[in-house]
Amino acid sequence: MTKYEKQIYEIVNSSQSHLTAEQVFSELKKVYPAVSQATVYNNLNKLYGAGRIRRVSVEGSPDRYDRTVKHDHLVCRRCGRLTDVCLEDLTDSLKRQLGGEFFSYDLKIFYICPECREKEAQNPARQQ
Amino acid sequence: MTKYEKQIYEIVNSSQSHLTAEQVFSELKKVYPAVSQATVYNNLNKLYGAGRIRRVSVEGSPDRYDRTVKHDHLVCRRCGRLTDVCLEDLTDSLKRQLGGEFFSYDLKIFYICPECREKEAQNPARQQ
DNA sequence: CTAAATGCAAACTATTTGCAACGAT
DNA sequence: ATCGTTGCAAATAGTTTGCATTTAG
Repeated sequence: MTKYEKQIYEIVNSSQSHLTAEQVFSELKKVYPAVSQATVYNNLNKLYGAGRIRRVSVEGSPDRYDRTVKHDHLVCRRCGRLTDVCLEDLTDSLKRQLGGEFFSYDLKIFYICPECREKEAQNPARQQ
Repeated sequence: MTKYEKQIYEIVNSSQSHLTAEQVFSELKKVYPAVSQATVYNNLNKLYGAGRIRRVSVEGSPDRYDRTVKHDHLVCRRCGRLTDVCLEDLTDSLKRQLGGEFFSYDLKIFYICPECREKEAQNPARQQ
């Protein structure tokens, strides 16, 4: 566990906001200004592979890295913004249904965020 | 609704296998050999924006397009392979918990697929 | 001393964009 | 005639890779 790996782990796990690799890079540079992008990607992959951080893929935007504490995500179908939400845990129910073990699950709920709903109300064009 | 849009819709909705844009392109070329990639991306985006097809983002691999019929996905954490699975519908429960409407949800379950489990059993290196 | 981690830049992959040409109202 | 759609190629974004160098045990 190198200083970079440790620091990246800290950054991801102490953030509330599912950071992109780019954002992790910025944060890390505050502590180690000489660090390079590749190191960030290497370590994010390593941490993810080891199950120590979460990776969330959202269509249309870069992958995000998140603490492993259980929580779910609301995704705005217009602007792509991610919001944390805490819902009933499905682990037991899923295990029962699948009849087997699994690592983790990822639940995303697509909606329209208040800001975008507002905008659409004002400008009723662009509707589907 | 152009002939391309229609055909792309057909391809995605009649496939069982969450195709990548690349795969949709190949399929479409069988019918319209002169079509270009950009057209495929344009139309996939359009169909997705209209809610007529699903888009599934999987970390590490290109986005996949899927029929809208309700189903969930198992994702292998080693090889990334996607497998369809049909689980209890969460819509009502989620609506209740969120206290509001939403478009759709996407549930991914991370596991290790039988092939990868097999491989790991044979070669117990590479474990986390 | 050795193996693993890093920095850099180039490579790569997936996707989007700009723009001219086309095609269907 | 007009406006949306297409094809092409170039651009972009995100991420990975190769390799020489550094670092840590």
